Amino acid sequence: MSEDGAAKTDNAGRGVFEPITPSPAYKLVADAIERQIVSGRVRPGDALGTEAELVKQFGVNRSTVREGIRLLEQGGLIRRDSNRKLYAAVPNYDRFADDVSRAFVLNEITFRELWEATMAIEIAVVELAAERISEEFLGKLDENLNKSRSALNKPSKLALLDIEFHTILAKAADNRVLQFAREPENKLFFPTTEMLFRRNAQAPQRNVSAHEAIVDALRKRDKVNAGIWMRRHINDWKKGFELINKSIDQAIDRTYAED
Amino acid sequence: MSEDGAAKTDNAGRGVFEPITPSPAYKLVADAIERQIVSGRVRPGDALGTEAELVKQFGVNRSTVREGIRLLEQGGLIRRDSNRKLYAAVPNYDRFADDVSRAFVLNEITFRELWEATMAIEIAVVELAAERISEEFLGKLDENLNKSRSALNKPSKLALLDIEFHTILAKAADNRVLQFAREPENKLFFPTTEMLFRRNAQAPQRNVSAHEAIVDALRKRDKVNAGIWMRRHINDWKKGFELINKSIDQAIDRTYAED
DNA sequence: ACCAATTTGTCCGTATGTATG
DNA sequence: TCATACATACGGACAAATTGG
Repeated sequence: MSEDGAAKTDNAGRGVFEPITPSPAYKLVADAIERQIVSGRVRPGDALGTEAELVKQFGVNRSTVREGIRLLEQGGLIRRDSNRKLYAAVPNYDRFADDVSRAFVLNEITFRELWEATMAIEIAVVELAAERISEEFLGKLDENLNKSRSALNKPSKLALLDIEFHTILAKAADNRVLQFAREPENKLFFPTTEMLFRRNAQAPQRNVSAHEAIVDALRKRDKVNAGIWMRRHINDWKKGFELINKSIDQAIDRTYAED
Repeated sequence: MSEDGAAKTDNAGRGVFEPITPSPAYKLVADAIERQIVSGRVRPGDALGTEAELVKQFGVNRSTVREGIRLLEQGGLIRRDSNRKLYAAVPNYDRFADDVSRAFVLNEITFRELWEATMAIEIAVVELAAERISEEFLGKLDENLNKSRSALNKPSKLALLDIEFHTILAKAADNRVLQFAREPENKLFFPTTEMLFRRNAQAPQRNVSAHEAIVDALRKRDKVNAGIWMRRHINDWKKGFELINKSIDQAIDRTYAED
């Protein structure tokens, strides 16, 4: 909360000069390339020239160019196809899902925080899906239900199918912002859901039954009941959690951060 | 959609060997450091040794170490204090907000997608806030209201205060997952909100009135009315948008990606 | 299928500016 | 003040992989 750095040359206070903040050359290189891509002057898919060419254009050493490239590489603005040439790229938003999830864990987010967000997001997703789901996605949900019914006694597989179910739903809702917002659920709920299936004999059947009721409501375009069942479904998760564990206010296990 | 690369040495099909995917040394360096931090063997704040030391430990060249460091630098797992030594760090989740917002814009997310997500998130936020808001945050909201009332004819300032209002609310709700999920609203709605205030004479007053009603409900711990007013408030934004613009299904302006 | 040019990955040595004690 | 340590940046070099005949 406190910002108390840079007290050394800051005393002049008023004046006509902007505070000067020197950036290392490799960062300037990265920023320059980034601007070209974000502004659209370099289109995604365009080859970005070889390192030697960039060296000539920027007038810096190749090592410096390479360090700049590494900065962008991590952010997804640069792609390498076959380990070779560099291409400009538009970062896919869910490339950040892993990083965000990991940051959540390292910042000791609680199950409660994740669960509350899940409740809001999943209900919104299912209500939107009720408005606009296509036959194609209804078919995918049916298929998921079939597989789930055959996996009632396979906790790990069923937990994966649970993730798949909600992922299909989010796609059917046709909203990429919500799709991204729910990514941490996928990454962080899984191990707990699996354990929950393993320890609570009724949990698998309840899970599949809720999914069935949701699909049923979606097929009827019944937004209200879809929402009601989703709420029950998410509530069930919490109840199951409290049944086998101490408190939902504990932080998510740090081991979940290790992929 | 088609995956047809790597047909050269792939013909063996079945076998006991894992497909081998060579990683460059600089990436191995980054991964190694990352694992130490994520696993907790290196604690946040710990100095990470000098480049020379890392060179000795990894047995690679200085340039290689530096490239690896750049990869981590962008992800926030590494911090440099005064331009000097490297420290391990826990990435703050909202350091990714800018990247995600930019990715949304570059992927041509529509206002509808953002708005639908906002509706879900803000209602959840205000309902949680109604349960647990402290006097301190109520005071901050009051202060925000006062400033807003004096800024009714300053569109830019009022738009900033609108962001502040919702940010305070999210903090009062005490849920960091929702707090992060709503970050793109801050980044991406602002220019449009400002324009909306500028072009629609009634919009500023409607905005502040809704905020007042929300604070009033929060003070009474009235979850239902807080939710109702928030819904109206978010709906108002869409109505205002449609009043001055063509369609909410258009992509968010690319220029918003340029900070 | 082979060859030559290009390009990346990696390494070495060195110079410079700056922060620390 | 001065010496040391360290990050930044540069130039040159070579091997391996890729590309394009």
